Amino acid sequence: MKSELEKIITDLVNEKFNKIYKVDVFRPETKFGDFSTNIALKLAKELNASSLDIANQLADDLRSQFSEIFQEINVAKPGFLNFFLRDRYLLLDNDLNFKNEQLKDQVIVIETNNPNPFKAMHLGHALNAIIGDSLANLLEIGGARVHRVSYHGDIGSHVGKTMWAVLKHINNDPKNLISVEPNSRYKFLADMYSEGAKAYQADINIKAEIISLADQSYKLDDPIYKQVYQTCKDWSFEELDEVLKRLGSKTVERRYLESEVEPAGVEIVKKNIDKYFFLSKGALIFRGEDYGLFTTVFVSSSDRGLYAARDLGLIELKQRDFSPDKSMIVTASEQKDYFKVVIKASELCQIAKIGETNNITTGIVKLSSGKMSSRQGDAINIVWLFDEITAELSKYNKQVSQDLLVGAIRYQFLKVKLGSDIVFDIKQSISLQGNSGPYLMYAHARAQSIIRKSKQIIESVPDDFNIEDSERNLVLKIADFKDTMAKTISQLKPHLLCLYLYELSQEFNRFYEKNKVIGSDREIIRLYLVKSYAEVLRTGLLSLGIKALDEM
RNA sequence: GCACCUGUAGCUCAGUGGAUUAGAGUGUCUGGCUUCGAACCAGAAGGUCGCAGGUUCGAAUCCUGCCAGGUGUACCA
Repeated sequence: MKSELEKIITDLVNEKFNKIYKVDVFRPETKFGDFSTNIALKLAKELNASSLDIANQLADDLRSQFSEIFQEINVAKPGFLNFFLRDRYLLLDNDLNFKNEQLKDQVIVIETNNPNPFKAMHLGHALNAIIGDSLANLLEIGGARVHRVSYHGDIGSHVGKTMWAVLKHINNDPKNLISVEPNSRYKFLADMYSEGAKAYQADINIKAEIISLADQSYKLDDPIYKQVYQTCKDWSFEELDEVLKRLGSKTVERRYLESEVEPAGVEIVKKNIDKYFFLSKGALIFRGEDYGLFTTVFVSSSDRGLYAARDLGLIELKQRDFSPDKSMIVTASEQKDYFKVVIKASELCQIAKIGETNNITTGIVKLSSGKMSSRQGDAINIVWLFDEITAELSKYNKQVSQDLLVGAIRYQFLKVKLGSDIVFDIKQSISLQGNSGPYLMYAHARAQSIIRKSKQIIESVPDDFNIEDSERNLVLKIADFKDTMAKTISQLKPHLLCLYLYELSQEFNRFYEKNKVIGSDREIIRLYLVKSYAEVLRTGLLSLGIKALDEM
C-alpha cells in the first residue's frame, strides 16, 4: 500500500505544483495515522509558502479525489499529512513476489562458509556461515541466480600444529587412527590442534618441528604424513558438513581449497611482475600505497603463495567456474582493508571486472565475560553452544527439536545489524524469552494451534472484511511485510527482517491476549488474520534459514 | 603515526533529518492462567543519545574539532 500511496500523492503534487517530486510515505506512530508524509514541509521551502497551507490544500484534494481509500486525513503541526485508510485498503498484499530489479537474473557467486579443516569450528565461523547462507537465501528470493561456494585452508601452520599432535598421538603409525571413535573425531582433531598450538608456543624445538610439518602440507611427499593428513582432512570435512547442517545452512555447490588455488594465484602474480607486483626483500609484493591501500606480500621469499595470492587464485577459479556478475566474499571485518588490496589487484590483473567482487564484512564475536570454561584459547567451539542451548530448551521439552535449535542460534546471530560486533553472552544467547528465535517460533505454534482447532475454513479475504481497534495493529504490521522484505533484500541486511518479524509476533501475541478467535462472532475474520500472520512469519523465517514449527 | 569501525537505559542492542514523554529485549519491582499453548501479556522504575561547537523550521541522525574503545597497517589467515 505504501508504494501506491506514494504514487497517488506524487502524481497529485506533480500536477498541482508542476514539479517533479518523489514523495515518501512512512509509518508514523499509530496514534497519528496509518501512513504519513512530510512532503508539505519539503515543498514549503521550494515554493516559499506556508507548509500548513500546502498540507491543507493537498489534504482537500486527496479527500475529494480518493474518498474510497481514505477514511480520514489530518494535517498536523509543522505540516505533516496523516492518513487513516479504510479497512480493506489495509489488507495484506497477497502478491508476495520479491524480485528485485538490481538482482533479477544476475549470476552471483557467494562464499557461504569458510571454516578450516584440522581444527574446531568456533563461534566466529558459525556467525560467518549463518550470515553467508542467509544472504544467499535473500539473493535467491530477490531473483538472482546464486551459486553457493565455500573456501577452506587445508595447508599451512594450523595443519602443522594438528599434524604434530596427531602423529605423536598415533606414534607415526596411520593404523592407530582406528582407535579414534567415529563420533569423537571432531573433538579429537580439535584437541589435537589445541595441543599443537600450546606446544608451538611453549617449546622452541617443537615449534621448529611444527613449522616443518606445516611445510609438508604443501608437498605431501612423505607417504605416512600424506595418509594421516588425508584421513584427518576427510574427517574434518565430514564433521564440518555435519555442523553446518546443524546450523541450518544449505550445502554448497563447490568447495574450494587453498591447496588448489595457490598455484593459480602464484601464476597470476608472476605473470604480472614489474607491472603490478615487484620484487622486494626476496618477496613479491603489491604496492598498495599507490592506490591508497597498503603494501602486501603475495608470494613469500621462499616462493610460496601467501593468503593474498591464494585469494587471487580463488577469484580466478570462481570466475572460470561461474562467470559471475557479482562475487561476494563474506569475512570478518578485520579483513576489510586486506580484501581491498586483493580485489584491487584482481581488477588490475584483469581477473575480475571492476566492482564485481565485494567483501561483505561481519562483526567479530567477542566474549562478555572472561571466565568461560570449555574452550581453547579464546575461541568457543560451536558444538559447545549447541549443547548449552539444547540443555536450556530441554527444560521445556524432553525432545529438543533440531529446527528449534537452529532457530535459536540463527536468530541470535542475525538480529544484530550486519557488520556490528557481537558481544557473546551465554546467558543471553541461550535465552528463550523476549527477542529470540523461540519467541517467534512459539507465537507461530500458537497461531497454528488456533488454525488446527477452528472448524472454519478460510482461503481468501472474507467478503465483509472489517477491522476492530484491537485487531488494527496486527493488520498494519502484516501489511508491512512486503516493504520490509524488499528493503532487507536490497540492502542485504537480515536484521531488518528479524526486527520486523519480532515486532509482528509481538503484535500477534497482543492480539491473542485480547481477542478470542474460536467461538467469536468474528471468527472468520480473525482466523483470516491469524493465517495471514502465520504465513508471513513462516515465509520470513524461511528466508533466514529457519523453519517455523507448528508445534513445540 | 596513519586508515577504517564503534560510543544510545545497569547489561545486550534497534533507531542515520521529523511529531509536546528517544524505542525494544534483559535485569529489578508489581499485576494477570476454571477461558484458542503463561516459551505469553499488562504496568512501574531506569537515558546529559561520548564531549563541545556548527548547519536546519526541526539533529541520536548531517558538518568540524576533541575524548574513549576496537580493528588493520610486508612474508599467519
